[in-house]
Amino acid sequence: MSDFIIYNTLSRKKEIFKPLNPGHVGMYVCGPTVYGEAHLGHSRPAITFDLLFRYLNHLGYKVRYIRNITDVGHLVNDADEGEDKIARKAKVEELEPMEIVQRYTNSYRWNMAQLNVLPPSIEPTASGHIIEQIAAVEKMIASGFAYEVNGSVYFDVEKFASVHAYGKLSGRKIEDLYSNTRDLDAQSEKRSSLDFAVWKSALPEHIMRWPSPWSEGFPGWHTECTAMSTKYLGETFDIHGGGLDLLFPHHEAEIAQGMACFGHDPVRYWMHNNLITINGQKMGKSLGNFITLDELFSGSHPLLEKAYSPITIRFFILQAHYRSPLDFSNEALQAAEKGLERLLKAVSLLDEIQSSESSTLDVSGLKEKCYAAINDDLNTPVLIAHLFDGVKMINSVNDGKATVNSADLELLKKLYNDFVIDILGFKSEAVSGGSANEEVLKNVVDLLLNLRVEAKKNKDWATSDKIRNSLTELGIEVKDTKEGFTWELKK
RNA sequence: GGUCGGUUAGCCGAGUGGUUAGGCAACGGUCUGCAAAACCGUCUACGGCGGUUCGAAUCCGCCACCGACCUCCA
Repeated sequence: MSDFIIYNTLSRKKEIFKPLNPGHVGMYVCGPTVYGEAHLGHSRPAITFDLLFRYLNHLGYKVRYIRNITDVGHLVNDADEGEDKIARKAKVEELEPMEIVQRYTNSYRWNMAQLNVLPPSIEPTASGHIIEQIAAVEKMIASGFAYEVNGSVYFDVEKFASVHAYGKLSGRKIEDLYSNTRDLDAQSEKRSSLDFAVWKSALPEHIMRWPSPWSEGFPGWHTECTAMSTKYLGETFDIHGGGLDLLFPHHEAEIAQGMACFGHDPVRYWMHNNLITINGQKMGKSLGNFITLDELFSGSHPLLEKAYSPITIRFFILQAHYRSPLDFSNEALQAAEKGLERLLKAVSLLDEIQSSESSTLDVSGLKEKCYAAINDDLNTPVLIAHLFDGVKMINSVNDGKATVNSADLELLKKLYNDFVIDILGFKSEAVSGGSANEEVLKNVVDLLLNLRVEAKKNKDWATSDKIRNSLTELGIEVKDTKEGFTWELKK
């Protein structure tokens, strides 16, 4: 099989993936700040790196996948009087900050489960790793790259840049950063506008605070990822992922902190997913143009023509390459919905078609193409295109226009199970197990449709059409087949 | 302003220096009492202008437009 190749943002090249420790992979992905409902934008990194996680597992690696929950230390802006996002939300909703954290963590996890995103191996919270973050800050001070002022500790970017390459991930030059940064606040304690806080002293009104050697306060945002990633994955680990918007300053800061703490780069492969746009513009909380996942799944947003199932969203996202921008539109979503349906229908057909003596299909060729596509930096659009070629194969066997022998049929079944179900995750295991109500509904609809079959036998088209049309109005789509009928709930 | 990326048929979205990506829609057909659904088939595009080349949508240059980052953001 071909090598697994991934694009490394650090080198701006596609590189063959080789883990640090053979057979094992450590990966860390920046998770959400839990101060609001997850929106469509959040689903992209989650799904992208879920795909990577699933594929690495499929390849036989033992993967430790860390995705954090940011529940503290994320300032609303970088001014010194910056307020914590969680604390602000808590104030607005008159809740204990940890109630906010718990509420949105729960809803994030639920949304992820709906999208068939597997839970990571470890999901650490920033508030649960204050001790580790303090230790990291101490290391930065000890190595001379951080300094304390009035109980707060800042990373000394200028000093760091004089020894190491600051900006190598984002392609920034320190002099450009200076000329492009707005003027320093007169009363700022920072030595330079480029410095970032690794520990902040809390003002009296701050609720979220912890003791530290410098002050009662809270850690800076960038620090949590350094502390938690290296705690669970070691001082050097394989893959770090996240949204493109985190590249600077967040990930750049992580590299600097890692260098300051350990003297070497913490990450071997940096991976960044592109953003989801809406009307060509980034979908973001600060822009207020986002659609939450709950809204998407229920159709309750003015921009939505209908509800879209979580797996449709997943398919929509994976039909584009993760490094390309993806624009939201009802048209595109509905196209995805239809396409997915066609793919899944073919997958279930696989259990029904019969094998023959000989095969007219090139199944192993198809398999090779599928692996070549995903091995090429997770090229899911090409992978899905190949899977659709296979759909045509499956349908022609079903139509009797092609044949497949039993070995090829088994291969085909394994291929589709591996890719469609296990790797791409297009079939949720959490499909309803059939509640009592659903059982009753099924029986009632079947009863009506059997009556319709009788009416059709008697050429009583009026009754037959009345049953069909009434069911359609109720949201039940009736499909006639040679053998009788099938139906499904269209909601 | 700086840095980076993009501009592909009605829509979404891959990709390679020369051979049809794929999906959706549309159109034609099969099926059907009629439909719907399903299936099959058709639909040859790459921002503009130059250049390199036997040949460029694919490489180079210029221009236009769009976006991201440069402040929190997935």
